[in-house]
Amino acid sequence: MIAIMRYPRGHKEAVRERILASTTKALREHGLSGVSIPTLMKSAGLTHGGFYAHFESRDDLVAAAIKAAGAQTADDIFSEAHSLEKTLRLYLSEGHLEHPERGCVVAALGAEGARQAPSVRRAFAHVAKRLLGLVERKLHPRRRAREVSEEALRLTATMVGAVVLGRLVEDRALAERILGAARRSSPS
Amino acid sequence: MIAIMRYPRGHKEAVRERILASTTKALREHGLSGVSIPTLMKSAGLTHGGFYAHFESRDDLVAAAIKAAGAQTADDIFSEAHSLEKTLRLYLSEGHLEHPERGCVVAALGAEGARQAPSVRRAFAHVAKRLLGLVERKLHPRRRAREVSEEALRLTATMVGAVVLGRLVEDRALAERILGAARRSSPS
Amino acid sequence: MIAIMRYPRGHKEAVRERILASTTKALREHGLSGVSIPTLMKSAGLTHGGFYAHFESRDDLVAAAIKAAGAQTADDIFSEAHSLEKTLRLYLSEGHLEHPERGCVVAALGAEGARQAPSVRRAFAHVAKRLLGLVERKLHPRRRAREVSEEALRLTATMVGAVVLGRLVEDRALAERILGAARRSSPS
Amino acid sequence: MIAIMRYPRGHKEAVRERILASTTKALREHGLSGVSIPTLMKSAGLTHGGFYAHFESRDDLVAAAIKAAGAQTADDIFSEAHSLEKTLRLYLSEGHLEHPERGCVVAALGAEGARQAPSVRRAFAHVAKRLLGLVERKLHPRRRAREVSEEALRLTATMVGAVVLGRLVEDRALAERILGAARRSSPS
DNA sequence: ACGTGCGGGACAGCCCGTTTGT
DNA sequence: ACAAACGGGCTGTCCCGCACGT
Repeated sequence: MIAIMRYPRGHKEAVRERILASTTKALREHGLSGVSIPTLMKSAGLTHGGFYAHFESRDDLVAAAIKAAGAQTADDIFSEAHSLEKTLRLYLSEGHLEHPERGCVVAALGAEGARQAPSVRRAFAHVAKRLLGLVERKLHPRRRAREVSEEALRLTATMVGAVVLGRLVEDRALAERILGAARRSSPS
Repeated sequence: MIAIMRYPRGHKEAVRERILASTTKALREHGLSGVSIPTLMKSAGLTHGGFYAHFESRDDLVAAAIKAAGAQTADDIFSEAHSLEKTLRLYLSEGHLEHPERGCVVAALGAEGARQAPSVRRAFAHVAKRLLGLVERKLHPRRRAREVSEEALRLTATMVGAVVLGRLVEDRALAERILGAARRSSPS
Repeated sequence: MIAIMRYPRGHKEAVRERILASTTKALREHGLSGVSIPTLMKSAGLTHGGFYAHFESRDDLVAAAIKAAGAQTADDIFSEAHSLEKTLRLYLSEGHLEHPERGCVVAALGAEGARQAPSVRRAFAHVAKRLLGLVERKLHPRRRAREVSEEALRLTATMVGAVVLGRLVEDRALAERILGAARRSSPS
Repeated sequence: MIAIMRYPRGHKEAVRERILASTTKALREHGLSGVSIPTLMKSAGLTHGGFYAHFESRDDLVAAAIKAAGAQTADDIFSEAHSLEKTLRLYLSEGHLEHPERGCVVAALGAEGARQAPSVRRAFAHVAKRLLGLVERKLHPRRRAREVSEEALRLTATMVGAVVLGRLVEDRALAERILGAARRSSPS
């Protein structure tokens, strides 16, 4: 039934990555409690029986997936190659609103994150701090301060809040206005 | 239709309110999927069997609880009696961070809201819009515009985002700095 | 698909008995490790979800089923109405050999019983002692000794052993000769 | 065919025997379903991966182990050197009751045997018949009848039944009385 | 020959949402 | 209004059998 491709090399890694990739998307799309191990494994082309060969527990996977999603967002939206304007345009876009599965994990799951097991919480905290740091770098590329500037803190909050609100209002025009307002909030 | 009333008049309504009150708190504290009917009914002093005498379904209750929580927040934090400054101080306070069960439902559940059944989504959208309207009223008490101003949109996004981020970072000092940055973002 | 007959009265008892009845048979037919909760519940017309409303654990069910099977055998084969000869004819018959699911639980599961959890072991010990007592009563209807007579102990051992061996030899003629030898071992 | 022998000649056979030896004991101690390939291999100082180099399947191993256990019992308890009395004393002893792992496989697993796959069933039948033959030889050393005598059939049944019952009753004194009764049942 | 890895399947125990009947 | 009870799902665990690499 399933393509016979047992384990071509010692490539546990490949399978682990496949599960992780499914999870990073599913998590942002369906929420932390909307993903189950059976579902996840199925979408990776496996059954749930083998899961514990790859991860210690559900939380272990979730924590890894949160970090992976954060890294992906860092690359996609906050890439060093992008200007601040471009980053804002990407983050505060309708595409981001409509495709949480490829977007920022803080905006997608933020509120839920604070209620998870410690290991998952730590992953979220890590990603959130990284996000703040990336915004800081865009705002002040030169500065090497130990602390994130107030401007960066505020801008990040606005970005996250705009996406959360935009997804909530069920009103395309209003959502677009919220994004627009946030885009124009940069001090620059 | 007219059955024998074995319980005092208004009893049903009283019970309904008690369930609703439990739910508005539990929901913000434990999340949309962290709340079960058995738990809720128990904390209202009942068994879970009787639930369907009061609500059509779990979603029906959740939708009602979201709206009730929104109304409560409107009264507590966005009361007409409060100045904009006081509202900001209340919303962007450590107390709010640490007590989601008494705080803003959008900040507590925002991301999850967008993934719920239509009836629940609508409740969230309603609350979110109301929140925007309340901020607008604080910013421009006189104005009677049909649309919420860009300033209100942005300020609301910042407020919501600040609370989401603040709860996530697991770092009290940083959280406080995020709140502070948001507090000082008002155009006033 | 399944006959809708949800829970006609408040009769939890009826369902419990149905599960128990399935189990007493399945246990003797497939062994202690050959019965699973899903299988059992299915054969009682239910799904595994409701199981724990009726029994505390698998062992709880198994222990109850052992006792029930013992009681059934006591009634069917060791009935007060039967003479010793009739009891021997019934116990040491080909029918008993071929239908473990309706036969003596000690002969069907004996060896396994000694390896189970304490609660299950106790049930087995109870049934085994009862079996010894019943044989004693058949042998010495008048006697009211506190201890089972040596004759009864030996006869019971022979009966149990004959059925165990008879089921094992895979040779109908030999099995019948074993049963016959045991039948003629009564001291009477 | 002629491969490089990296292991000493006869190594494979030695390992096979080691696995078999572990299994004959574990099987009688924990039952047919209480023994897993990983456990077995571990107790033979190996990991489960190499198992299929030595046996075709679990059932293949189990069948071989049953036969080996039977042969061992034949040597230990039914040795030609022992008198009938000695054999009875050994078989019907507390030591046998308490150490199934070194005792008769029919008494230890009998009931389970009849429910196994054909190859395992055959092994059990073989051992059971051999056991009957050995008892016959003890009873009638001279006789060369084609069939096992009724006395032997009955005595064997009594012996097996006594051990099964003795292990089940959870009452040391009673168990000893059952064994004693069986010991004194010899026609001699 | 042997170890490591890994996939599919099953199970126990648990919890939840909903319905039926009282 | 309430309580029992049922169906379904999930997590963590184990096991068997096989495919690799050594």
